[in-house]
Amino acid sequence: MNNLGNTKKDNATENIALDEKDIAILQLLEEDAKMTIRDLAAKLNLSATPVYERIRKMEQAGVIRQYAAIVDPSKIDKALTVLCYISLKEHGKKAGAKFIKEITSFPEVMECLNISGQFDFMLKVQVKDMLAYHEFNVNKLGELDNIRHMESVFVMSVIKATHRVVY
Amino acid sequence: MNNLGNTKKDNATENIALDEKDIAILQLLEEDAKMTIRDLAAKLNLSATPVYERIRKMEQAGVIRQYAAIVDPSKIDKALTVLCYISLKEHGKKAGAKFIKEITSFPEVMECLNISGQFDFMLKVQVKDMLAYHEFNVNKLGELDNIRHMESVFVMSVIKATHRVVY
DNA sequence: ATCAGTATAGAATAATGTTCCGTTTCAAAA
DNA sequence: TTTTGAAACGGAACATTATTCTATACTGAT
Repeated sequence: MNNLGNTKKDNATENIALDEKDIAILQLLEEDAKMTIRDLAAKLNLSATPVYERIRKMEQAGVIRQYAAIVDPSKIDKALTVLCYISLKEHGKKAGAKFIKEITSFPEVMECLNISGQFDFMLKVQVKDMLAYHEFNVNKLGELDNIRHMESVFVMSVIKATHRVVY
Repeated sequence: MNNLGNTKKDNATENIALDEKDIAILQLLEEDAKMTIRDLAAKLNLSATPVYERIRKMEQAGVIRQYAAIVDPSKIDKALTVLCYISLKEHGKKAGAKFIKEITSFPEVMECLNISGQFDFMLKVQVKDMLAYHEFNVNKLGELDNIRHMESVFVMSVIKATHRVVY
């Protein structure tokens, strides 16, 4: 077990208090970021201005981190998702930072989490198929020199996948 | 090991071929869905019309599944992420469907994957803190009657988290 | 009750999305 | 090589939406 990685606070301005209206706006935008301000205003029984300014505040405060187009992996020939668990040989600050830098540079790695338990990291890897994963494993992960142990868990189906964190 | 859950194809129209320009558009929109069509056009050395029509086609084909506002969990007091691994007692179709229906209804569950290995499912749970996770565990997961075994892995830090699948 | 700060509505303006149409490009068929 | 048709494109016109501005209404503290 270790605690590598970024633990510093976010770059945005300090925290802001969110009321029920802000929460409602977030919930709607999490589902559909293209919803117009007028539609939002209608749902909240407000005019456009306050909705607009609430959104702007939440953007500047870093509450809304990003607006993203979510692409269906299977439609772009990336149908296989693998969870790859990794434990390191050396857990020193320098060795950890090196590992993180390398892992982060791989576009196949959608997610890298520093976790508790017998492994140090969980990677979520998105690739075309098993062959592509094998090649990723051999040519990219296999080239890293600090890996003690590795284990792959394959995703057979996605039951639920949401970006909503507000509830 | 089982294979519960939705394996049918998506609701959108049939697949479309994507060329380099489409890929470039997707990459940009994955990072910033609010980028204007004219800005996209400028980056691709195109006019607005073809960019607009390419985006519309990809939306209709289901390549672009959604436009989402991504909210920072820590900013809304949901600072703890837990990976919760679950194996079921009964793997029959009916029992599996019941479990899925219940799990899906919990807002704390961001993600539910049907996986290979010793467990059947991995849940990604997003909550305020350890106390909230304990309560989720006892009051929600604990009420399910089909769980054989359960294991929690805690996320200590997020090294990388992206929604980009196009590369 | 008064004041200061904040939130709001409504209208005006700026920016962006969307459509239209004539032109170009490109590849297949002759 | 020429012809032809379909698809992609550019530029302008139009429609919708975001953004700003100003005046008003609200809220809490003194």
